[in-house]
Amino acid sequence: MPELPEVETAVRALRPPLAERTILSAHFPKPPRRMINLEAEAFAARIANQTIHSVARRAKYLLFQLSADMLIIHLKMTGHLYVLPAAQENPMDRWLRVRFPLDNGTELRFSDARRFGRVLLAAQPADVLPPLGPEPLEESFTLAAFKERLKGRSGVLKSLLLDQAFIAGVGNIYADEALHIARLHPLRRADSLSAAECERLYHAVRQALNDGLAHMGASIGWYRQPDGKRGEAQNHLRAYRGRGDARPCPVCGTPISTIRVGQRGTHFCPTCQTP
DNA sequence: CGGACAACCTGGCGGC
DNA sequence: TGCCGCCAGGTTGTCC
Repeated sequence: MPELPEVETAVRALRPPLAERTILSAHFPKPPRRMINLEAEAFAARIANQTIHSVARRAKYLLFQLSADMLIIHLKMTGHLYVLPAAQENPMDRWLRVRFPLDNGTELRFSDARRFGRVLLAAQPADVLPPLGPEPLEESFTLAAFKERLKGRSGVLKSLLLDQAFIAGVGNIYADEALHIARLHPLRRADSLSAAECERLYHAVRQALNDGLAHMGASIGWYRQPDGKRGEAQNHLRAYRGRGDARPCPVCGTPISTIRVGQRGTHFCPTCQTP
C-alpha cells in the first residue's frame, strides 16, 4: 500500500531526525532471509560508520545516500520506518526486522509484518534497482512526455498504470483513483484513447498522487507515518475501497464495482467510467 | 509487448 | 468462542 504519496510522506518525516547522522551498525532481530542483498554480517560491517547525507525517494523506494553506499528500502505492503531513542519501545517492534543505532542515541528501525520489504546496500543504486519510468510529479513529466510513452502501448489502463517501468510510484489505490478522476474504465486499452482522454489521464494521475500527498498518505491496512499517525487520504478516496467500505461513487452515487484486473482488486464507478 | 500465473508472507477477517 | 481458509498487496520470474 505504500505508494508514491505514502513513501514521500515517510521520506519527509525521516529527513530531520536522520540528517547527517552516522549509522553505528545494523542488527537483525530475526533471520533476514531474502530481505537484504548481502549476508547479515557483511551488511552490518559495511554500513557501520557511514553517515546519512540525504534521504530521497525514487518510485516507491526510499534512498538514503550514505558516505560510500546507497541504502535502499522498499516498504512493500507492511514495511514501516521510524526513529526513536534506542531504549524506547514501540508497538511496531513486534515485527522488527532491522535496527540501525545512530550516533546520537537514537535508532532507525524497520518493521515489516509480512516480510516482503527489501533493505539493500549498494554503491550504485542502478545495480539493484529495476527499470523505473519517470516520476509523475516532476516538472520534466509533461503531457507531451506522457503521450510519447503511451505510443506503442496496447494493454489495459489499470495494468499500465501499475507498471513501474511505465510510470514510477503508482500502486493499486492511486491507479483506481486516477482512472476515476479521468472517467476512464480500468479495462480501456491504452491505444484506444483519444487525445482528450490522454490529457485527462495525465492530469488525473498527477491529481490523484498530489491529493494523496496532501493528506499524508492513505492508511488502509498497515500504513502509518513514521510517528505512528495515520494518514488521512483514505477518507478522501473516490473509487478505491478497502474491505467493508461500501461508500458509493462520490460523483453520482452509483455503488462502486469491484473486478479483478491483472490479479489486482480494481474499483470503479460503472456510471462515470464507461467501457 | 502483454497477459496469465505462481511465488514470496502472514495478519486479519469472514464464514462456519 | 474457536478454527479454517482465504484475501491483501508490490514485485519478480516464468511461460506462452
